Amino acid sequence: MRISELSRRSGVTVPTIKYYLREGLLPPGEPTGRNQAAYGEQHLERLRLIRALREIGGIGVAAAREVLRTLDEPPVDAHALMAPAHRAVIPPSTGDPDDPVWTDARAWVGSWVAGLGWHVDPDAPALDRLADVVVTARRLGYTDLLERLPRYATAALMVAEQEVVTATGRRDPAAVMAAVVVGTVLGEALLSAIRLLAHEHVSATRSQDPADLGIVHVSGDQTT
Amino acid sequence: MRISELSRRSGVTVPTIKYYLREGLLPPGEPTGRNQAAYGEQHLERLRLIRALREIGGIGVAAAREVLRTLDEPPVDAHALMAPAHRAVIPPSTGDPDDPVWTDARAWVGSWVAGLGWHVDPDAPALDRLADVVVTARRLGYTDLLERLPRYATAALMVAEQEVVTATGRRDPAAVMAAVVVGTVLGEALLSAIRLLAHEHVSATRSQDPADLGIVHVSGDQTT
DNA sequence: GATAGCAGATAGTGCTACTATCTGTTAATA
DNA sequence: TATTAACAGATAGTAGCACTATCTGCTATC
Repeated sequence: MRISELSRRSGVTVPTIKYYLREGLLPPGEPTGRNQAAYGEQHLERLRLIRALREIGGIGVAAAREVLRTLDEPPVDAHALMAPAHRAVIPPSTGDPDDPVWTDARAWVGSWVAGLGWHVDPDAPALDRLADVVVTARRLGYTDLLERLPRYATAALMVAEQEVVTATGRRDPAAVMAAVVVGTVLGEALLSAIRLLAHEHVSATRSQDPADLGIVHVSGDQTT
Repeated sequence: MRISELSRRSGVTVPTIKYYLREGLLPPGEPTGRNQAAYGEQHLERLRLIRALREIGGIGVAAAREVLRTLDEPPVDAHALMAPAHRAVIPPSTGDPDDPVWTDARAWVGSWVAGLGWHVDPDAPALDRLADVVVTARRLGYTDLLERLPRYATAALMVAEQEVVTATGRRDPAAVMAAVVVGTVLGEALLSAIRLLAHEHVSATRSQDPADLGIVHVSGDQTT
C-alpha cells in the first residue's frame, strides 16, 4: 500500500508518518521506483503500536524509538526486553545523588525490597523512582503512605503475576516481546484508571449518605 | 522570609517562584512596602506541594493550578475534591465520540464497572481513559488483557480502600483535602513503580535459571 | 552613600512533536 | 498523450509548555 492508504487506515497523517520515518520509529517502505515505496501490514501494525506507546503510555518519541529498537533486535531474555520498556515508562528520577536525604531513602528502598524477598536488579530505575516518592512523601509529611507499602506490594504482585504469565505464555518469541512491552504500557494505564474508579467507589460507599453527593450507580437512574 | 530564602529552602529558583506567582499557583506574599513582600511557611509548603504535583505526579502547571484552587476553596465533599485531582492525573481521552468503535467500548466499560457493583459517576474521566485502553488493546490484539480486568479491579480496590481510609481519617478538613490530592498523586507513582519491580521479580522467579540473567538479589552478592 | 536585593513587567529560550512547503519525479486518468 | 494527483525526501516553520533572562524603579542594609 502507499503512504496515503497507510495514513487512512492508521489514522495518522501523512506528514506525521514521514516524521516517524525520519526519526527511525517506522522502517522505510519497500522502494518500487525512484520516488515510490510500498508499505505493508507490518507498517500498519507498527504505527498502531507507536500510537499506543505515545497516547496510552505517554511515552516520548525518543523513548518509543528505543523500545521499538529493542523489539527489532532479538533480546537475550525477558529482562533485557523489559528494561527499555521500564525506562520508557518511568519518568527520570529527580533525586540528587549528592543529597544524603535522597541517598538514604534510596538505600532504605533497596533494603525494603530485599526484605520482601523480591529478586530485582539493584540498579532498576523503578527503585530510584520509588526513592523519589519516599523523599517527597516525607517532605510533605505523608509518612503513613510508607506504612502502607506492603499493601501496594501485594496488589502490584497480584497484577504482575498475571501479566508476566500471559505475556510469556505466547509461543512466538517475537509475540512474547511485544506482549511484554504492550502489557507494561497498557497494564499501567488500566490499573491507574481502575484505581481512580475504586477511589470514587470506596469514597461513595463510606459516606454517610451517598445520595447527597450526586453520585449515582452507573446502571441506575440518571440525575438531571 | 524574603523570596531568596524561600528559594533556598525550597530548592526552586527565584525566577521560577516568580513564574508560579504570575501563574497563580503560589499566592502573593504579604506586602511590606512598595516593592517588598514577606513569605511564610505556608508558601514553602505550597512550593513543596507544587513540586510534588509536577515532578511525581507529572502534572502540568495549568492542571496544578486547578488542583490548588480546589484546595483553597472549601469543597462540599470528598468527591468534589477528588474530581480535579483525577482530572489532573488522567491524560485527556484520545477517543473519538463519533467513532462507534470507541463509543461501544465506552458503553462496555460503563456496564462492566456497573457489574462490579461500584458506585461511580457515569461521567468519570477514568471511564473514558479505560475505554481508550480497551480500544487500544483490541486494536493491538491483546484481548487477553480484558479478561484480566477483574484482577486489576481487585488490586485497585485493595489499595484504594487503604488510601481513602487514611486520607479521610484526618481531623482537620483541610488536611483531608490535602491528603486526598497528595495520596492520589503519590499513590499512583508508588503503585506504578512497585508494579515494575514486581514484574522483574516474577519474571526472575519464573525463569528456569535466574542466575543466567545477571539479576541478583538486592541483598545478595554483586556480579562483577 | 554604595551595594545588593526586591517586585513586577516584558521578552526570550530550549525542547518536543509535529506541520508546511518545496523540488523533482512518477502513477493515474481524462 | 496531456494533465493532474500523489509520491519521496529535504528543509523550514509552528504551537505549546515551562521556564529563564533582563529591565525598571524602588528599598533595605552595611
